[in-house]
Amino acid sequence: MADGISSLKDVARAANVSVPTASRILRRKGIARFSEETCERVLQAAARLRYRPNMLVKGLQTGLTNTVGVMVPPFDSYWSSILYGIHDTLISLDYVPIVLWVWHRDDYSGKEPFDNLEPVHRLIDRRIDGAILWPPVTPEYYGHHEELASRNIPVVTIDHELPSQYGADSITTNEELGARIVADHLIKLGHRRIAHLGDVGLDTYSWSQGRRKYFEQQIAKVPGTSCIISERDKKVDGIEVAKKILTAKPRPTAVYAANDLLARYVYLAAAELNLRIPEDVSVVGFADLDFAPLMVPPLTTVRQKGYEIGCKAARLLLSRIQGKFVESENGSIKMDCELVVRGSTAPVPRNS
Amino acid sequence: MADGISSLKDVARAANVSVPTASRILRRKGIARFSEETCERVLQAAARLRYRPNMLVKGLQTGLTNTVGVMVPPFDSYWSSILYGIHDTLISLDYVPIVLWVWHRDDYSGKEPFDNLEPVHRLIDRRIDGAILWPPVTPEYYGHHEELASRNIPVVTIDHELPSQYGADSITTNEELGARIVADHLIKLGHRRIAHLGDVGLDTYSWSQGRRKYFEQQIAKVPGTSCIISERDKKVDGIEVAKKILTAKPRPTAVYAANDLLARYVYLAAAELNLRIPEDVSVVGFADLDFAPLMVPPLTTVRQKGYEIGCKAARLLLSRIQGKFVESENGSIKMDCELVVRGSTAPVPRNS
DNA sequence: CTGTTAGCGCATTCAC
DNA sequence: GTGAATGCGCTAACAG
Repeated sequence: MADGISSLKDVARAANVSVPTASRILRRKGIARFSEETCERVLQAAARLRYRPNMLVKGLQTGLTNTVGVMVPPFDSYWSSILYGIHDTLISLDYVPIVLWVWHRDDYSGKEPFDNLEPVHRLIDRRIDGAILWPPVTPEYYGHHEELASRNIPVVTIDHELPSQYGADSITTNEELGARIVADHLIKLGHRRIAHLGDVGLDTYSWSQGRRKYFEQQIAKVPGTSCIISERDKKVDGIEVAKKILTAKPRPTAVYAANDLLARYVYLAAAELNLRIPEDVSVVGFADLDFAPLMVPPLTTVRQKGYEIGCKAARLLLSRIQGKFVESENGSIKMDCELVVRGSTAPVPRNS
Repeated sequence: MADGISSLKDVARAANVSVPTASRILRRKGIARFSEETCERVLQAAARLRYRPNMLVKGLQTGLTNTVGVMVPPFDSYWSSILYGIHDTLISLDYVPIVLWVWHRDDYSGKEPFDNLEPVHRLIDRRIDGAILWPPVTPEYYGHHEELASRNIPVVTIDHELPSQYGADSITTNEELGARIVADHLIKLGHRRIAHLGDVGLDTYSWSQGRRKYFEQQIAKVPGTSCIISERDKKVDGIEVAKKILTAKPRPTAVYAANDLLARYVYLAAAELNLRIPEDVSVVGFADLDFAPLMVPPLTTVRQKGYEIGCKAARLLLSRIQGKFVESENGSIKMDCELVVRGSTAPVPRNS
């Protein structure tokens, strides 16, 4: 009325029935037991008044709002597709997401306090049925998970497995596979001195750790092959680190960057040093972000299945919510990934 | 309790007061009139039980949910920044967005029925306080706006002005300004035969219309200058249209593409035709999407202020919601934009 | 076949 | 200073 949405009461009145009757007919619950004519009256009244159910009330009563909280980092095309996957799956099952972008102002460097529970509270106050989280991995952040877990709100994390005490499901890219296909590719091309450029704070991002660890393992398998590990420092520009790698003596013949953004730093450093890619150094990235094919030369990289990850995350969450698997053991899905070979990798030059 | 969130009743009981008392103290309303000690008890109980207010109830009672619906097209970096702007502004004012991505599976070609009201209903059923919409412009779509307008839900549209009957506010890029700066730039470089490549279905997107119309006007002001208009056809690949432009006799010396994606088609067509950019043709885009600086050569384009647009859209909406300007006239904000000159434009070659 | 009663969690009167 | 009563819009349990 006041706000332009007629209530069930209005419908009932217009159809000359009681409120519960209207309710039951509109939700076709036990509808069989009503007279044709009554049903008609109610249905028509509802249509005429353009009745819409109030999900707030439904939430109040059933404790379920068909709403899911999503906390993600800033966009890159990987996270965009994850969001699409989440969105589509939720929508198809009659849920909606409330997406909160956390810390997109800074470079995740911790300027915003990690223990700020305000975003989770926003979601909890709206009684979300569950949450999909990108968990910054520093322990201080675990307050968020405490908060959700202690309220029995199901959680699925993407790209990080939480300690089991939080009882969250997770979905991550199969980093071991990724490491293997990159290593195989480079080894096959003849590379033996390979550098790995990791992301800022190896302890901060678990995927960064995994990416490096598994890669080292793979490389270690091949005799005569060495793996130089560097990581982008919080304070130092990525390009500086990349330059350090490329000026090492002897220079590595290939650089595997833990993600496409880091690969870009390698490109920039190479340009400054007058090194050609891939003639002088091969470069491999990770993620296959949208700009990867546009780089010059186009970047060889590992494609993560963002959309599918999003879909699975949502499906996982909803089956938790709907109690489809109440088993206490939490699920942990690994998605596969694939190498996209483009122009930034080539056989090792002879004189190296 | 059952779902892990204690209610006000729990707090009241724990603090040995009545529910209304707890309510008032926690919302510090008329708090002055309570004894220090009672306040303490309530506050402590709330903290201990980790009480969180139930916004569903608040919504039920006040009619306001502090939730805003957002319907946007698929991501590109322009829309990403718009979303950021919306998000940040909403958050800072204690609202949250429910973002629905419409039609991102296809190329807006109308495969999904335009009259599908299901997404709006999802939002309405959750009693959003207002909505920010990217309005596909075909008239069939106006059902969405009917639906919202007739329920007195404030609406702000981005990049399109709705017929005034819908009473929506809008915020768009100042297309006239954009056209002027592009025209000025090209004219100054000596270009006289300039092609404009518009987006599919000139009638479908109002910004596309504006972009073309204003550009023609600007060009018309300079004697001896001609403007060739093309548009990407729904059925034809963009690259084909671009090729047609570049093989026209006499060939235009510059192409102004209505957005950066179209500019990419021009690049591809030029490559196929062995034309160099900018030596043989200059190219200008629109939007300054994230890949524009990465193109080879980097694209000269018009930067739209996505983030600011998002912020203003949200602020506009919230002031409507909060009744800050009840005047019936609807607001229409135009954002300015600026030319980013990069490597894809150059003075006209002599022999042209 | 349909209406009455109660209650979800809370805020807003109004009383004591 | 504080508690009891009422109602938001709706559903579920119980009466007829």
